[in-house]
Amino acid sequence: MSGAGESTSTYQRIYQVVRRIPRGRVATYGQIARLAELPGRARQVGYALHALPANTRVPWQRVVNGLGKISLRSGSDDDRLQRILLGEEGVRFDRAGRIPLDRYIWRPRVSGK
DNA sequence: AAACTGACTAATA
DNA sequence: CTATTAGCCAGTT
Repeated sequence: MSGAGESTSTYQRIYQVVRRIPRGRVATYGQIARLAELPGRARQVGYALHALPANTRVPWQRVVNGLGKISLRSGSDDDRLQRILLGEEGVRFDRAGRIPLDRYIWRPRVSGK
């Protein structure tokens, strides 16, 4: 089986990281990219999530952009779904429709400082 | 194969 | 605060 040695695509690595986001927390695309050892490729993270099937177990809803906003097209079904799923996890949006990252951002081990 | 597109982000102005 | 520019790179056209 050597041939396609690259079966482990970038996507798989991204999904692996997203799966680690705990319930009630959110992470940004750039953060995921960094944790997946793909610094600067936040865009690919969004691309990977976009390719996920509807029945995936990957908690894609916990990934938002650096402003704490949903990156999906406003008013789209996916946008609404993401808000609902996050709301069920206890994540609240502020008046501007953003998630206060200072409060909900996921901090994987080793919080620096 | 070249041009487009897009679930991003940081830096400028 | 908004707008523009540039870097990124895989999937589509």
